[in-house]
Amino acid sequence: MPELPEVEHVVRALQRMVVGRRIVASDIRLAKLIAPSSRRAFNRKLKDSTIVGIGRRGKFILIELEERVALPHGRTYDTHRQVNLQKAARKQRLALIVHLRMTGKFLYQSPDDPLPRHAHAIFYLDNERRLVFRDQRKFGVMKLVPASRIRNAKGIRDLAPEPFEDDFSVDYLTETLSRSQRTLKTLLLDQNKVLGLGNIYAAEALFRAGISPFAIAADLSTKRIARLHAAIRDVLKFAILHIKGSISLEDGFSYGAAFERFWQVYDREGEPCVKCGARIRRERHGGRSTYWCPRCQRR
DNA sequence: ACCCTCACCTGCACGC
DNA sequence: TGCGTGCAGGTGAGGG
Repeated sequence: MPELPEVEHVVRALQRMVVGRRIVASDIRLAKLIAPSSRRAFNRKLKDSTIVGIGRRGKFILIELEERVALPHGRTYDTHRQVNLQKAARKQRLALIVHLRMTGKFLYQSPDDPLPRHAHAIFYLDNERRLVFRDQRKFGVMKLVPASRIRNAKGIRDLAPEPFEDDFSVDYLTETLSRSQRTLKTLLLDQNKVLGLGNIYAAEALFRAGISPFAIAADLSTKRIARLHAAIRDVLKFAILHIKGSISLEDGFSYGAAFERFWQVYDREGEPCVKCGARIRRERHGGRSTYWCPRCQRR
């Protein structure tokens, strides 16, 4: 489902709702969600951990956890001894890395709310509420790693720079494009080259930049690279601003009608271009639908 | 490193 | 009504 702007909104909602909460139990109902780890090990690690922060890297959601400290039991320690033990048993930081893929959603529920269909993971929180991960198509994935190893986790290690950080510069884009003979549409969907776009925003960014999705990356002029760079940031920023503020975890996430109107080419085959009136075209390219205006977007 | 197709799944909209 | 087809916001594997 989501591209970077939608993931950003999910992250913000999670920050508001679950940071500071302790996970009292978890229930993984779909083994492949956390494969190859075992559900038992997964649940054991999560139990009694505290959610200390929520972050994002590209389209990955990072749920930062602090493990409980398991003090040895069955014996009594004097104060002095306990203090030393706690120092030795430093709380482990973990990260639950989540990718929503196409249809993954989080819901924040009251105990009396009915569980939705396709609820594949349930996290019971210390305020009686629960965080539910639902995913109709079962493409979503979760992985638990020590916080120190987030950067090196598979899928995250090779990601391109965050689009709003300084290292996603015109120079970076110039360098990246110059080394590729692929079409722009394909390259923009490659998260290791340009981060955050999906099928919708790649089409929208190219439309804004006035460049054909079929242009070869390495052929772009300096001027067009600069336009594309600005368009990528603009389209992501615009989407983050215009995704409805009313989106809540209770509802899950969906594109509202008001939001869809902002798509200028995506899903508009045959409609007149908002800039020039030409008919928007659609073609399958690299296995996905590509939408563009044949007049505004030249190769 | 690239390209392509297929795979992973379920549900919805469409045409007959 | 049903049944078949194609399509969906993402990515990874496997073959060339």
